[in-house]
Amino acid sequence: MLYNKDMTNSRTPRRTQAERTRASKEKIIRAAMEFFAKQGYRGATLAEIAKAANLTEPGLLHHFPSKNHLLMAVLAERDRMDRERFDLSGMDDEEALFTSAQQLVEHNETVPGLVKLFTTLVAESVQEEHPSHEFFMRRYQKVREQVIDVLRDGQEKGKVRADISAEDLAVMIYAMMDGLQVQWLYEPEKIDMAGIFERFIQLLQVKL
Amino acid sequence: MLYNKDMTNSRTPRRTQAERTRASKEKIIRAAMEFFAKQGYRGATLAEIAKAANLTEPGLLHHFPSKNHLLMAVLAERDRMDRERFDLSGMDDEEALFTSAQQLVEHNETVPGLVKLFTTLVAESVQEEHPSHEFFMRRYQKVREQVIDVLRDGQEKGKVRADISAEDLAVMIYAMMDGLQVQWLYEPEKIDMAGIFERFIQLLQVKL
DNA sequence: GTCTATACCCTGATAGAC
DNA sequence: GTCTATCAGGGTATAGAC
Repeated sequence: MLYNKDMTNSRTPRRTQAERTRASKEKIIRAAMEFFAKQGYRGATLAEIAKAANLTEPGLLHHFPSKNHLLMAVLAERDRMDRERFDLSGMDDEEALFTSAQQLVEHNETVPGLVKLFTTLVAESVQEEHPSHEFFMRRYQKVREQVIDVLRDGQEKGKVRADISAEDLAVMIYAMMDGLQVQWLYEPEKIDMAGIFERFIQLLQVKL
Repeated sequence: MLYNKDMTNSRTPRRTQAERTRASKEKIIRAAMEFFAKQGYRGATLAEIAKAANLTEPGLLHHFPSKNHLLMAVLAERDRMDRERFDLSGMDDEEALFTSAQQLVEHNETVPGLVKLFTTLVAESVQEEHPSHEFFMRRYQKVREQVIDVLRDGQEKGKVRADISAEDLAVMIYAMMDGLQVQWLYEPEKIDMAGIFERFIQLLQVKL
């Protein structure tokens, strides 16, 4: 009897609860991404996010104590997904860099919701008081840093055009990505985001 | 007596009132631009805009019957200012085009508030339900149209690189402008927006 | 861990006096 | 043309039961 009780009340249920919590959190984050993308951070409401995750609002707030905490979790998740898809740290050479960047843009064309999330939040967060202002500022600094060295190597090897500094090239690459996303989000059928980005990338390389 | 009355109550006051109305409206629009820029359309409140224009909220709503009407007035004003500064319709050749674009970016560096207004509203309006969604979609269509013919002429004259279509070049130019603005808004001291844009524009031209 | 109930604030907008 | 007063609606967050 005592033995049985231990099995059911202590060991097994404890693991199930933990799993359920994790599953709930993931469901909430996915729902939050959707609504932050659709309406921005300010425009999205906890009630609709909770509902999409099959919860009530206080149910959601049990997992994330405030809307702000939820945003941070969403950004962390977005970062994790990005790293999976496009990790530039430890990138070998400029060829791998350009290929990866190109693949990222091609992938983005298949996930308009995530692109909208990023575009909306980045612009909203330009405001210094915005809860994710620091996050995005550091993010730009980080991703630019990651590519500068590779670009400079490429310039020294004569593969990347050297009439523009590696620092400025890094800014340009992300500026073009971001800018294309905006026009593409307005008219996905009309704007060939990946195609145009590819032509841009070719501009940065030295022709053989 | 009758004569005097006419002077004071009818003629003079009537003109003064009209002028006051116009002045009030302009004051409100300027205040609205400021707060839409700072916090986006959704984030800005009528109360704070009214206060900045030395009015109460109902006082503001007398001139613009809803927040939406106010947004439209702001967009119209922004368009008017843009046309003054950078009217590409009737642009002579690609050289004038590139010079004007360059001057626009240089000018933008002196008005971060307006750049923030544009960047914030454009991203917010990506959402199809947003009141200014149509406005910005049409705006991109229009400004791209304006430059395509000039770019094509430039290509035929051998001044503009012809390995990228004029349509795609138009998309690229505005994408680079928009994208640079974002990084510049995060770090105005670090990002040399006008300098980088100039180098980008040179990429599009055929070297002599 | 999730719910119901609710407190409390803010927002856009209206009514009506001056 | 501008105000005070006020409303209805919706927002985040908390209290407390289950």
